[in-house]
Amino acid sequence: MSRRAFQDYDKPSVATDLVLMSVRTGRLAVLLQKRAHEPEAGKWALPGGFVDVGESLDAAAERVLAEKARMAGAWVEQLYTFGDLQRDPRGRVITVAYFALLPEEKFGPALTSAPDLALAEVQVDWAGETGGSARALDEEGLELPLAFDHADILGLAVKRLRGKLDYSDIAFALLPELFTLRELQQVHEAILGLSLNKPAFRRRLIDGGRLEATGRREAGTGFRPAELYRRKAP
Amino acid sequence: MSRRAFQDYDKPSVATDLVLMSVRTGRLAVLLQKRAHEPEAGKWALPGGFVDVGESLDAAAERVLAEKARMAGAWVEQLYTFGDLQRDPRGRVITVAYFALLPEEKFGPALTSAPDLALAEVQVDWAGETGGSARALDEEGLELPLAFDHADILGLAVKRLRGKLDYSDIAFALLPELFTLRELQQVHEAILGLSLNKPAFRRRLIDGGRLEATGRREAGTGFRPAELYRRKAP
DNA sequence: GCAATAGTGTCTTTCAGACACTATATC
DNA sequence: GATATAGTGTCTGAAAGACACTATTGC
Repeated sequence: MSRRAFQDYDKPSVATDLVLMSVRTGRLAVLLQKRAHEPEAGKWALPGGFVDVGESLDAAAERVLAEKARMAGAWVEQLYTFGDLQRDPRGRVITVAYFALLPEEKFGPALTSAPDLALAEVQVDWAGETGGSARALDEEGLELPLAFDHADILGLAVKRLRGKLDYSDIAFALLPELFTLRELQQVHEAILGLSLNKPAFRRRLIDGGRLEATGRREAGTGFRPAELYRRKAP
Repeated sequence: MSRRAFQDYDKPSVATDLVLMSVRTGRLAVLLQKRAHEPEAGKWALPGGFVDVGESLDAAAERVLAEKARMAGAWVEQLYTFGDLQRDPRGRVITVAYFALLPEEKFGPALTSAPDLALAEVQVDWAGETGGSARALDEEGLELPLAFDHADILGLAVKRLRGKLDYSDIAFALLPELFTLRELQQVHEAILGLSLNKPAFRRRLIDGGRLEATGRREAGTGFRPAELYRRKAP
C-alpha cells in the first residue's frame, strides 16, 4: 500500500454545518438550502462546508455563515460533533455542527438573492428538553425533507436553545437592538414551545438586571404602545 | 502540486481526548497520563488517540477508555470539539473531547498496572457555571503541569458537570450501585464546589423519584449506619 | 452513657402561577 | 368612548435555606 493510499484511507473528512435559526411570527425557523446535486438531491440541508486545514472550526463556521448563508453578525456557538460512519454516503465525513441566531429582519437580502435558500418553520414532537429530531415546514405547513442526519442536528439545536434560554442571553440575539417585553416573551415562548405567564415573565426578566429601559415606545401599533428595552451591556 | 501533497495538506487530523473523572475523598479527580515523548514530554495529558476512519467518534472514545485509561463501563458523553490552529505543535489536530465518569473504586487496577497514570485532584478558581480553565494537583497539593490545551478541556468538563448535575443522572455514575444519601450529597458538593443544606437535599432527591430505598444499611461505620439507596431504573 | 451521624419537624423566605385590576395609547 | 394591549397588585402554593430537634447505632 502506498503512503498516499494510507493517508487517504486514514483521515476522516471534517465539515461544519450551520443551524441558523430565527423566530418568525412567533415560531422557530431555520435557514435551509435545497440540494442541487447528488447525494440527496432535492432535499433540504443545513448550510455547510468542509473545514480547511488552515482555518479553525470557529472560522469555518463563520465562513459558512458568510458564503453559504450570506449573512453576518450572528451569535454563533458550537453545538455538537456528529461522527457516525454512515451519516454521509460519500464517505467518512465528521461534521462539527454550529448553531447561529439572527433576528428575522436580517434574512431578507439572503432569501431574495439566493433562490435555493428558504427560512422554514421548525417543529418538534417532544416537550421540554426531552430531545429528539425536528421537522421543517414550508409556509403552507408541508414538510420539507431533510438531507443526511440534519433532522437530528436540528432537533439537538432546539434542545440546546431550550436549555440555554434561562441562563444565557441567546433570546436577545433573536431580536433587534430595541424590543418590547411582549416581543421578548414571544421569543421565549417560541423557543420553549409553550405559553408563559405575563406578570411572572416581566418580574423575572426585569429583576434579572440584564434589561435596560429606554423610555422610548414602539410606534404604529393601533393600541397602547409598549416601552422599548435594550439588553444591558454585560 | 501533486494530488498526494494536496490530500495531505487538505485534511486536519481528528483525535479524541477523554476527561475521565471521579470523586475521591470529597474532591473531584481526573485521570491523567504522563507524556513520555515530545512534544510536551513530562507534562500530564488527558488519555487520547486518533480517530480511525473506520470507527465512529463514540467508538473512538470507548477505545481510548479501554486501551489508554484501561477501564470499562463508564458513563461516556461528548463534551466539545477543540479546533484551534495552534493547539497541537505537531500540526493541525482537531480533538473531540469526551467526558467519562466512574466511581473511585474502579480506578485501582489501572493505577497499579500503569505507572504513567495518575488520578489527580481537580481545582477551578471560578464559581458556579462561570467557566474557565482548571488545575490538576497531586496528593501533596502540588500542581501538575497540563499538556496542550488540556487545562481548558478539563475546565469545560467541570462546567458541563455542574450544569447537568440537577437534571441528569450523572451523580449516580460516580457512586457504586448502593450508596447512602450522605455519599450522594458529597458527590453533589464535590461537583458544585460548595456545601449543601442536608434537609433540603434529602427532600429534593427523595421527592425527585429517581431514588429507591433498599431497606439495607451501610456497615462498619462506628456510628449510626445510614440506609442504602439505589438509582431507580429509568 | 457517650459519641457521632441519621433522619425529621418546622419556620421563614423566595419566587412562580394565577387572576384581576388599573393605565394609556390609537381610532 | 370603544378597543386593545401595557403594566401592576396581590393572593396562593411550592420549594429551598436555616435551625433545632429526635433517633439509632457502635463502643
